[in-house]
Amino acid sequence: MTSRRILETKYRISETAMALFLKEGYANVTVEAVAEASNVSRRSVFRHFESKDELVFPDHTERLGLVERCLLEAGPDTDPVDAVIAATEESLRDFLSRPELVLRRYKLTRVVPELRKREVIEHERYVALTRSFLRDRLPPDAPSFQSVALAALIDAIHRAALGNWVRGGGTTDPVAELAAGMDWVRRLMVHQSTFSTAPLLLALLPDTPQTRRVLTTLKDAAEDLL
Amino acid sequence: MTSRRILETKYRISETAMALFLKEGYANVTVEAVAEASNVSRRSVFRHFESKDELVFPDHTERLGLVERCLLEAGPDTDPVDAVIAATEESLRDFLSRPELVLRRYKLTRVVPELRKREVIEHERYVALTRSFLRDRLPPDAPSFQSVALAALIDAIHRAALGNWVRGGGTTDPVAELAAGMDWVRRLMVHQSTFSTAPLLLALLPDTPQTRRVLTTLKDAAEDLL
DNA sequence: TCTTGGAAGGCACTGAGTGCCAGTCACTGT
DNA sequence: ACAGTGACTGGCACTCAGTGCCTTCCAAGA
Repeated sequence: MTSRRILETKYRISETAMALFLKEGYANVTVEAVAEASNVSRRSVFRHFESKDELVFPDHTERLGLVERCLLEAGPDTDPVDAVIAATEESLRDFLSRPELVLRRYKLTRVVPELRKREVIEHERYVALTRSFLRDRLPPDAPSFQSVALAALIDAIHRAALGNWVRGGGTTDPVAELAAGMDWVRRLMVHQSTFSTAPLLLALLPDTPQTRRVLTTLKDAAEDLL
Repeated sequence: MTSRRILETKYRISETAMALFLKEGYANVTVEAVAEASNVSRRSVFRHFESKDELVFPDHTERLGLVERCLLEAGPDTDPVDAVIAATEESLRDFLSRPELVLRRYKLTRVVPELRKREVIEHERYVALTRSFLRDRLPPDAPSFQSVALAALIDAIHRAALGNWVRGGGTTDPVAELAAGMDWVRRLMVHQSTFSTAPLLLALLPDTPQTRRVLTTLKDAAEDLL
């Protein structure tokens, strides 16, 4: 039940903090200074943010909640991978709803190792969420590492799309990029499930090295099936 | 040119630190206490370790160097994915060469959030390494996110294999698990390259006796071709 | 034995993060 | 209008991680 008023001051503090960090350098700005510049007491800064580095990620817990809600409201009959993909798209859109924040943050994380670390941690929280969701929902006959692998894969593509956008200064279309990546993932998954369950996949190919590689795989798969 | 003697004291400090952390709890043990218990000055602890949490990961920079060397000595004609897989296996083996350390560390990371965060960061360093290697070596016509995705995927499987081993108290065979996972990855990659390059005709068939007859024929044919 | 360079000790300092208590402000029912 | 209640804020003091600087020690070589 965090009120609008509180969220506003939180973002206000974050903004002045980032401005200071960009101007003076992260290490050279004390929390004290941030507090003064925001007309708040030092103690209150630590009420809104757990640590100094969190000042740069005011939006993350919110977004984590968003993703969680997305996953929860996915009915038991929807494909779990699709659910995760949908949640990831939602997350990306949420990122893009604050373009200034994301772009300024990038200028900081690129230079300050401590903040880059923090960013990695934030992503890990998100990955952990989708991972446990997949572990619960994926068919039990799937390979044990599939949930882990999928979660990592999807997050990596999410990060790449967002990263390209941010590195390009906002010129690319990250949503389209994400969609393309997710398509790629879906195809990968279809193939692996094809090989592991009943319906069969056949290919008519020219005689090239690639074909021979495929053929070898196919032969092995056929051996397994028969 | 770190001498053997220095490394020995480093591991000695780390061991006493972990023992203390396990007994008293991470937050309740000051670096001062670690220093005293190791017969070293507080200042010297910070000469061997950059921070308190690094006390639990004395082996990581070493291993990072190991992986880097593995990747560097991969000739330009070896398949980059194979090179990364080999380096990952090497890394896993290196982990397993200190089973006590890994198992005790797990007891800590499971309970202390700060240490789990640190572990995530360590993995990220490793992922960054393989990611940039793949970016350099992968064919330029591959999808842009492929290096990112592959690096994440391989690391996730690495973590899963090691995690299962550690959670099972050392009863599983993580090397075999990793190999199985890497096989899976290799198959995924073969498929995706098939779809992106070679021309082909696809058929989706039900699992019937006829299909199986076709499959048998195909298998035999493949055997003849190879 | 003397010297010299690298490692360790010791000390003082900054600054992040926390616990505690008192003040303040908004919101409620009367 | 007013007292009360509860949540937020300010201010203070404290702990402890991490760093800079100087001194001391030790080991290897001339």
